[in-house]
Amino acid sequence: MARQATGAAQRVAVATESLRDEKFNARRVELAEAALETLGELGFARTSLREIAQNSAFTHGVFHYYFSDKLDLICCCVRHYKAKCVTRYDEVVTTAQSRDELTEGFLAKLAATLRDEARMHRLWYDLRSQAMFEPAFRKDVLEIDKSLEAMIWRIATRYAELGNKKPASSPAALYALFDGLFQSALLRHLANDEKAVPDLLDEVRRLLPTIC
Amino acid sequence: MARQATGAAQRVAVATESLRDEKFNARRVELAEAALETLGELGFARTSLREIAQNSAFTHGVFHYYFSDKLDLICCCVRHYKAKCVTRYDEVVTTAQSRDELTEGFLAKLAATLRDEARMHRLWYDLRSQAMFEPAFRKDVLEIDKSLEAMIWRIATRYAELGNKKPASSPAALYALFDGLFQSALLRHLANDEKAVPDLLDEVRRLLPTIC
DNA sequence: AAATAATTTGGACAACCGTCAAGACGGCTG
DNA sequence: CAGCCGTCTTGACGGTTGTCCAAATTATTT
Repeated sequence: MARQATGAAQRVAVATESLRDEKFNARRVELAEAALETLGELGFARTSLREIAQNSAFTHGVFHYYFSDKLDLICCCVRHYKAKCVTRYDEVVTTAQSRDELTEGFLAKLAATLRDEARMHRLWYDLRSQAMFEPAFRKDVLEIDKSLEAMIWRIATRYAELGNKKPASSPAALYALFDGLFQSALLRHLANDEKAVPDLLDEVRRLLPTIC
Repeated sequence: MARQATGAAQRVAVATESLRDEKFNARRVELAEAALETLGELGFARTSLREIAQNSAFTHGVFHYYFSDKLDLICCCVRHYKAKCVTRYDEVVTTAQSRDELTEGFLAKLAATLRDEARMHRLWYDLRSQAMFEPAFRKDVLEIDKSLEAMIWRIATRYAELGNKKPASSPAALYALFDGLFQSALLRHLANDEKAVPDLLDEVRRLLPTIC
């Protein structure tokens, strides 16, 4: 009976603790999202905790309460960014019924995200470069890279499937190609090159049939 | 006569001034090279002028004497890096007499630079990302990117030529592909992934014939 | 309602940053 | 030799950084 009682008490304790954890983590994500705003604007090198706090509804002390470290905060940001980013093309992939439909849906999303979320994308490239210097970033960055590779691969295999073919290259090469093109287009777009987006679309449109 | 005298004097003045300029610029390059050491070690975000000076034979004042600005210094570093980097494969391209020879020569250089000059390469990716935030970097970075694209294109056209073919894709796409592969391999290599280099070589070896 | 715990605040701290300027050094010219 | 000029050193400056902490506030439990 005593055992049962402590068992119940433990269960309650565990439940409240996990609830607390959940709330704690929700707050962390909230703060990370606010931090992403400033990080996307200034980049990793120029962003300080105080700047993040000033551009948000929080004080700089809160960030230190929820994150042990500046790196801890940014790692959380990266991880949260991943979750939103990786599913971008999934709807297009599952609903498209023809090669053309998939192509146009993919290109539309590609152009939209390049234009509208340029700041988030440049932050991703910034942090991926930082991972080459800062070991603390590497695990998360490599994981996200894998996820993005899988994302591109889903598009490619679906595209091939709709033409009764198979992709002609490896997932790694295909991701490298698209990532390289996107990175270059992003830089040009940020440098106010009007042709950056259309050039990217042309290139991808030409490339897709040759690869699958 | 007076005009001749002043003409001669001017010529001398111009000569000494250009000599001074040359010497001044040589010193700038010397300092930039020293700065590259620390930049390659720490990355842009964590590198300060004082740190650069401490890891070199110079005092931090000299850098301010030769460069108007921190950005000015780093721009000079980038430009100097470019000159050394762009000619890496030229010898292989001009001397190779067969596809195999070109392939092996290219792969050997690729593997060597990935291993031996990893710090310079990660700095390049760092600064290219910085260019997405800092307009002052953009001109130089875009210019270097163009040079690198041309470098890859020289390899591809020579490779195609040796097989009496023509490259099957655009210079931009080809550069994006190789750059993406190299960047990914670099990150894995820096994360102590033993298979990073051989995987890259395998991938490139497989890719070359399908592209040209 | 009282007490305990969790959260938030805002200021203090030392360390560091980029920049600058006053002066020292050494070679060259007049 | 005196004076100038380019080069370099050194230390100081205001401002910013990450971090920490004691107190205030809010939420939760007893």
